[in-house]
Amino acid sequence: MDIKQAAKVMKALSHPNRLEIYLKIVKGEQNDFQAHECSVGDLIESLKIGAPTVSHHLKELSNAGLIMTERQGKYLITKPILETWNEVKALMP
Amino acid sequence: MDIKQAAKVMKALSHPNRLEIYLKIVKGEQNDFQAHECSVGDLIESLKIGAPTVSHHLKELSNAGLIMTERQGKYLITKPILETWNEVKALMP
DNA sequence: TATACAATTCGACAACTATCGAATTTACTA
DNA sequence: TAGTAAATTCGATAGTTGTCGAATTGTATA
Repeated sequence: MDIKQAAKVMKALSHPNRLEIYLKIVKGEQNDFQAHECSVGDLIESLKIGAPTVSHHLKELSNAGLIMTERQGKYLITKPILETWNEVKALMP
Repeated sequence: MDIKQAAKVMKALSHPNRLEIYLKIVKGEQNDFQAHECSVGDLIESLKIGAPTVSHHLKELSNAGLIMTERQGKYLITKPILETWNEVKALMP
């Protein structure tokens, strides 16, 4: 992981709503979450922002390599890619 | 450290030049650097950006609580505040 | 098949930001 | 006290982005 890429990851986490989404996804995985527990709809509910915005944020997190998304029926499954954050940590003090 | 503040720290580190400046300052401290080794002028030299921009970036890092700056004669002393990054790490996976 | 629900895409807009050149301040020194 | 060098401030500009409403796509089910 070089500086440029690390900065991209930081950027993905540099907005409060997006950081909260990421942490929810990480926590969801720890708790062995079910399919709908971290869907777009649930994030809309808990963050009070619109569906288009949540979609946008998820794509940003995805582009930064922080999460994976997969459609399962009507809903969207989200999973953290913890390795990415670990690589950032390795670069930092 | 709450999510909002952590996002602010991430934002300060979300630009490649600023992340590089921060890492240089951290590394400088580890190497027991002398006064002028991490001055604005040196950062201009190694990053190829203008003095006003470096000044701006240093202020951003300072506002986020990531570094301290102190004028020493003609030059500027910079020091990392490692505790801030540690608190971000504590919030993250 | 038609309806309802979940999510994405599109277009737009206001707010923010990285950068620079010019001017200014601060501090050393000849 | 000039003159020089380091750093900051100011004003401007081009580019980015978070958000929304409207329209669209995808999926399940009555």
